[in-house]
Amino acid sequence: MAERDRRATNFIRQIIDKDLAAGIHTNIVTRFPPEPNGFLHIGHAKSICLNFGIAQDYHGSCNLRFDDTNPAKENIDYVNAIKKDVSWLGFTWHNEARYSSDYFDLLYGFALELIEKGLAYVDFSEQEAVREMRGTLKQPGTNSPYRDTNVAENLIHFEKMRQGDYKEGQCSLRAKIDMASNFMCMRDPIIYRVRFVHHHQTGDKWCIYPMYDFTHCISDAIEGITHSLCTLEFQDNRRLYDWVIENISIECVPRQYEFSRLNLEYTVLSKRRLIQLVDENHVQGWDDPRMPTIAGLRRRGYTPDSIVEFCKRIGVTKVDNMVEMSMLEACIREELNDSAPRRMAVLDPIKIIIENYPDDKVELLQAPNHPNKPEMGTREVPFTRELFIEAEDFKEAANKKFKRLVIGKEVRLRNAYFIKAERFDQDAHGNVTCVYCTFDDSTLGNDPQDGRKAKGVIHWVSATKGLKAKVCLYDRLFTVPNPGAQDDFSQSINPESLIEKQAVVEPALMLGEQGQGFQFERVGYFSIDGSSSQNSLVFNRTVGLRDSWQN
RNA sequence: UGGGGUAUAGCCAAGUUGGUAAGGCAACGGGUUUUGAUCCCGUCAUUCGUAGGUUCGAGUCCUGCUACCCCAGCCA
Repeated sequence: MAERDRRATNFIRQIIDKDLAAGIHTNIVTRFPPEPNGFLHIGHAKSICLNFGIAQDYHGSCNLRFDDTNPAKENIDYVNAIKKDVSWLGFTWHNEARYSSDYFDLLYGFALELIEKGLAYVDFSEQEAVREMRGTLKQPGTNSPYRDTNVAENLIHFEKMRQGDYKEGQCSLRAKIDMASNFMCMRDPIIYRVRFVHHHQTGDKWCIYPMYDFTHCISDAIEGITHSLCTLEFQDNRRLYDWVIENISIECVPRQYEFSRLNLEYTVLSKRRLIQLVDENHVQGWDDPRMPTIAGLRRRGYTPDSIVEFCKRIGVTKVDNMVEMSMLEACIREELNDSAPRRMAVLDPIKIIIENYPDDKVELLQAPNHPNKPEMGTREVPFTRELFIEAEDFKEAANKKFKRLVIGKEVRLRNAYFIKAERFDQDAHGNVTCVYCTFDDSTLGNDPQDGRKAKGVIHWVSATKGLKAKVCLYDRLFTVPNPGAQDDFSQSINPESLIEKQAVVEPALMLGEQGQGFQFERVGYFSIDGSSSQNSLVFNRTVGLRDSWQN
């Protein structure tokens, strides 16, 4: 526990520690505020672990709040998917899920307050004009001709906006701040726009919708959020966040702190690009096992714990970062190495015939489910005269670094006997079609008395008792470490990100639930796909075994 | 001289009254092994973007410089 706490430390927790010590707060309240316009991804997991993790460790609470101020892009399916993913990761939000739209009435009231204070005005400038008047990064903007409209008139116009008397784009409500500010977001930001769009929560009640900068800070204040954590690109927006809170009548003063978003090598983590991958059918959906989404990782065979562990390991800072895939992979390997039952599966089968083994005999061998954990028990593996082994596990001849089957040499069949390769058949293309072997019946469960050593250990499946299965081998979705930096990232999609194998697996694999993880010995970790059934088994490779063998 | 941020190993990241560079991932040696896995043992920053300064002593303080990221949606 002590070690966990030390690992979890980061600059935000240190700020919280100080706030607590100074008596600024006695109870910590955070929130996770996704926009329901897409599925959650591993980058969101970082934010989820941060916000919910703080709530847990400080005995505070964390709200789930859908930031649903742009109904044109959002929908209820995403709301449901997000709830499912947060829950699956193992987190529980405080009370019911919230929506920014829950506060539309209050928000409207605060907008009125701003107008009454002379701090907001209805601007009828065209969108293009608004942009021109905003100035540039190095030049100040100019005031809108509508900036000095009196309060009474603004009140009338805003009311008409709400009633639907103005068209989309005809006008907007702007905060009156400073057109010369170095912070672009302070140059009279638009806080309400007209949108005749149906909203998944509020239906057709509204035709004006508040903007993020106006909504988020007030929502935080309403909910009593103490520490509002977001990503680095909102650093400038903090000035507006604070301005709004200072200029409306509200008690709570939440503080915003920014941390750097996660970047993962060989994938993309921006909502826009993930939507593109789905819409353009580069993947089969949001839960495609190649996707860095929570749903995709789940289907790939990642567990909640492994994702949470990953988030702990990467930490929270303000440094721009690019995390290696190996970091994520190490987390799931570590867990599955410990928990996954071992099985045997041959992905690229060639037949071997054990000539001195009886034709009709079937031996049910007991094989441990885990080599280092006898408490996990055993399962039966049928052994027969004809077996399949991995094509790459046989060579006619090889040097001694090749710890597999070679003509005239012996290997151990995992959990079974020593066999010796005698001769083989090949087809017209030179592909090995069958290897003829002999076995030593004294080698089950022990090495030969005469001290002979096997070249190595290979896995196998009975040719007559094994089951056919589809095995999906997933690789990185992109061929370059930072595809997001490319103009057209679809050009660098890895054509071999999915390879389907017609494999043969041991019968024990018939029993298993969807999502369950196994280690196929010497091959990798696999989980049962959602589409799998007893009649047609489908496995997804979660991650390969660590492989230090150099060819 | 727009503003806001960030620089510690290949990657992530500790380092907080200045006291002599944690840990993880990766990599590389060696041992164990009926998985080329796991496990075990060992190696991996004389140096903290850079140039100066203060100090007995600087990753931590001061000054200059450099590099990279973010900001000109009626997106979030």
